[in-house]
Amino acid sequence: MPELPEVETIRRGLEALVGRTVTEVVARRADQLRPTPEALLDGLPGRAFRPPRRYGKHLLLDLSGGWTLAIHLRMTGQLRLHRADDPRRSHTHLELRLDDGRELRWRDVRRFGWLHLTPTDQVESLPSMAGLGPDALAIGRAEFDQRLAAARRRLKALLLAQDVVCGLGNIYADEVLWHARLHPLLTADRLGAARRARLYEAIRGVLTDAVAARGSSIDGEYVALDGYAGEYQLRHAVYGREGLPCPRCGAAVKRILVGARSTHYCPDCQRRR
DNA sequence: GTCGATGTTATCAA
DNA sequence: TTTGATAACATCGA
Repeated sequence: MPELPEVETIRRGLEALVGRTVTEVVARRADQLRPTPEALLDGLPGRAFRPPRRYGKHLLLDLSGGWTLAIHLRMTGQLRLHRADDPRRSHTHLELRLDDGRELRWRDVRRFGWLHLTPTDQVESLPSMAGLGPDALAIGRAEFDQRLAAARRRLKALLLAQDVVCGLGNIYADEVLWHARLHPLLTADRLGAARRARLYEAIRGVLTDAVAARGSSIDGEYVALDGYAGEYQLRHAVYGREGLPCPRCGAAVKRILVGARSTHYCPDCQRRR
């Protein structure tokens, strides 16, 4: 569930750690630590946080000495900042003690996420970074058009794949297509200039608004670094709203499967033609 | 107790 | 080239 707006919200929270040093690392489970658990246990203590970066859904925590802790939260990964004596929740797999008495804790119920310590100049070569397209909030109109014209995929699949633009997941792909008034099964290379423009602007608009709202929290899964929920879920037009009225025209929101992913859209506003 | 579904993505087959 | 099936894992609800 953490997509670009949620990861960006966490990144902004992590800016408060700039200058703090890791004093101790406790690994409760080892299977998400890359390249090896020992690399993190040995390599993190003594390093200080520099300004954190984000690329798509990847969080890049640059550290002193030319190292970077790259993190992907996948489905249920969580980063929270705690006082050292706060009770530890279940599924907390890694704790970074800091020199101000606080702790950065990694939780991940389903354990699909990972943390990878790598030299900063090799971040781009990480397996999951190598094939990514430009970040969805950084790509320019001209390059977006180019990439769209070269893609024969259906729009929903295209927005979910991270190789054209990266950062969107199932929630924001559906919301973006609703704002752009485009049917999820439309083929990318068949869009004219007007519809490409609508899609580009919808991506920027939805993601910018969602970042401002500090992301979407559903079933309490995603929370920010401080534990607070986001608020953008209150403004979802179609995601999770099957059968409810479209906020624009009142028609009942439909839910279909596109490549095994649930897809929500308005059958009236988002015409296929 | 069982089945199916859940925000992500890598991999393999068609 | 693109899609679909499958798998990684745990939890929840029907």
